[in-house]
Amino acid sequence: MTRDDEQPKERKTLDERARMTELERIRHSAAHVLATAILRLWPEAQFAAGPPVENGFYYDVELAHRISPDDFPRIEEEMKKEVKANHVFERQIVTREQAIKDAGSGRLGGLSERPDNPSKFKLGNLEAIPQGEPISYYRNGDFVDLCAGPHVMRTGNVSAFKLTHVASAYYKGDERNPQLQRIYGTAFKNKSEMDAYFKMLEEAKKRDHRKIGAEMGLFAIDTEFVGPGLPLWLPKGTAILEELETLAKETEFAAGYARVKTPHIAREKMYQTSGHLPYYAESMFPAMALPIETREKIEREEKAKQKQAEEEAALKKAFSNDVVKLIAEGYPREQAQAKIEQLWTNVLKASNAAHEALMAATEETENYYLKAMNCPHHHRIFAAERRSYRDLPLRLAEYGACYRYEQSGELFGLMRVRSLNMNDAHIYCAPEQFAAEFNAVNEMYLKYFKIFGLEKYQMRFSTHDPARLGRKFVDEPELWTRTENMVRDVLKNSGIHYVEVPNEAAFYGPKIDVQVWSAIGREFTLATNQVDFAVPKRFGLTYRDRDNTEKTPLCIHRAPLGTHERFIGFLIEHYAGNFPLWLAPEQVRVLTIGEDETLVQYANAIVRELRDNFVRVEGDFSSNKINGKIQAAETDRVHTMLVVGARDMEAGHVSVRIHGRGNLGARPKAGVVADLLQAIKERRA
RNA sequence: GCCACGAUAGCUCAGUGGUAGAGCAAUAGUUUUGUAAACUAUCGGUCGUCGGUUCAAUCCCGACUCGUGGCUCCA
Repeated sequence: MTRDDEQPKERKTLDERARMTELERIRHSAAHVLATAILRLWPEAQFAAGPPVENGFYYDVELAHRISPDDFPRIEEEMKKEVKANHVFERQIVTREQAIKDAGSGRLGGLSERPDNPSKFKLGNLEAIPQGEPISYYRNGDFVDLCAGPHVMRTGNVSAFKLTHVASAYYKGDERNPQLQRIYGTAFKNKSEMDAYFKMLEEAKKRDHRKIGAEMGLFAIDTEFVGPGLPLWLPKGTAILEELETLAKETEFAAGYARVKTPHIAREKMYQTSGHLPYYAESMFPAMALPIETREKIEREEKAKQKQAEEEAALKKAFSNDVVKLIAEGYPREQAQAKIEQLWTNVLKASNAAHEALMAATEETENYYLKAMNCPHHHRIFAAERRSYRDLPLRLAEYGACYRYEQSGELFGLMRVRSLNMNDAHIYCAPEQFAAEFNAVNEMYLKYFKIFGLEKYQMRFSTHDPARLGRKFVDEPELWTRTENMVRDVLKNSGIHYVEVPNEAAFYGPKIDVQVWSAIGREFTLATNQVDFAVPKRFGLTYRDRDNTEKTPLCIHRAPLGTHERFIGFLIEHYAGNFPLWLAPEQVRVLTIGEDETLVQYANAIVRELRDNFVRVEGDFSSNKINGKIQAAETDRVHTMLVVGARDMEAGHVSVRIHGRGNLGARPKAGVVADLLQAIKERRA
């Protein structure tokens, strides 16, 4: 996930700054007010950058005192004073020499001059300003900051603000730079908008997939025995997971995909060839060193054994020759014995050396890796048979389990994990087939979004940066340009809304990430669609074309449902755990009013009928009061509750109650069952 | 990995320098029910782990583990 507004890779141009919205100006101004307040409390503080961000603003500060949320009230108190003073945000243009001088005297990002405490980060920021661009200060009261603006008119315009949290960040986002304290806050036009925001956050918190996942028994993360980032799918979560797989399998079957299945590990050669080891090694689990078991190794061992045998024979021969010689030379018995013992010791030494050499040959190991992606395995499936242009496009699909060694601090519920099941497929096609294939993939995305009622999404088209060819991106400038143009054309022609982001491509080609927004307002990359013009070539993948020559196919990597982990995490928040019938872990629960034997039989028959039709149904025939049973079913988020009492049984009815929608009244049993089956089949929302 | 904060029963949480409590859940009874919680009893914890301070540590200090919010990264 990238948020360009938070960590600008390149400086915003003055033009872009001028387009800042009113809310962004308020937030940016709030950052200056925050800096002013911090300086009142800690005059030695040094500031780096303080931009507006998606939900507020921050300012990076270097300060020996560790600011904690406990400090927020007094900082906010100082901020209020500054707001009340209603200072004008005054813009001033200065020369570079003047700015350097003011940074040196500690004036920038300060309330006054601080000769012993130069504004070192401001000096760094100053260097980033291109020659010829005007250098401006903004002043509010005593606080003067190097800043391109823009701001609101007066500090009094920053009326509704609140500090939210503190984090650490590296200066300019580079881990070689010093760590700063990043103080986050938010600001709004007025108090009521801010209250609405915090209310929304509160609501969002209730939808947190980790909380709902635990409540509903969908998944568990057993850090003690299994490990962090390695979720266990409990039966109810697995039910959702399998519904999604069924959906994918049906959709992909209809779209002409072929399903494959591949192992979870592969030899080092695989990832050397794919290029993942050089580019991606730190995201992979460390290698497993296994003894070499190949034919070459067996041959090598045979040779070593033979050599040892030969050496032993030679030693024996030399030894017996020596002994014969001793006898011939007529050594006295005592001398001969000592001499023979010495010769024998030499033989043993030589023999041991040969044996050790043999052992060393047998102990050679090679590295295997847990797969972090399925592509190389699929490439080898492509290579497993001779391919003709008639076989293309070849679409290989798999729900593949991958393992990525994400940094511990990155792990986050189901959203960032170390074991993941990808809705993966690779489409091998000829260049002239590319547009149609790529477009079909995009269409599939849209189809899925409709099923899940996802309305807010955005396609991010990530391209390469020519300056980083050969390092971040494979060094194939022409192929980059060509494939990027192809993708851009498809996007333009299909009319899909997209944004283009330079320098974010995969190392082997341009990609489209599909960003979706959860109800919590979190943005996630759910799905990805990548073009690969490099790796098929590295694997030597070819097909025989019409002109009877071997050609390398293009490869499209696509994962419309991303991973089970992230997608289900997202769906939990999207539906707040209230899944539609087809996805609900417990689709139906039959509740009896009382535990009369004939009634239980009637209820049990309904359970059996539904179960025979693959409906996930349970029965609650306990002696608890019906209100209590309903309460339990509602808190379990059972989609449909079928209440049966004596009245219903006599009429051949069931009383239908839908989670969140209440009692729908008694209806004929047969009709209700038929409706349920139909709704599940249609994956009705 | 880095910064900050946190960890008490299965869950939600209270609490104290003198080795712990509530509600829900679970279990066993009682109850025989009409659309969001019937009643009673019982069970349940080395207060994250390891070390230090102390006569005494769940509480104070330190390290570690894990989690949470961020940073870098990413599906």
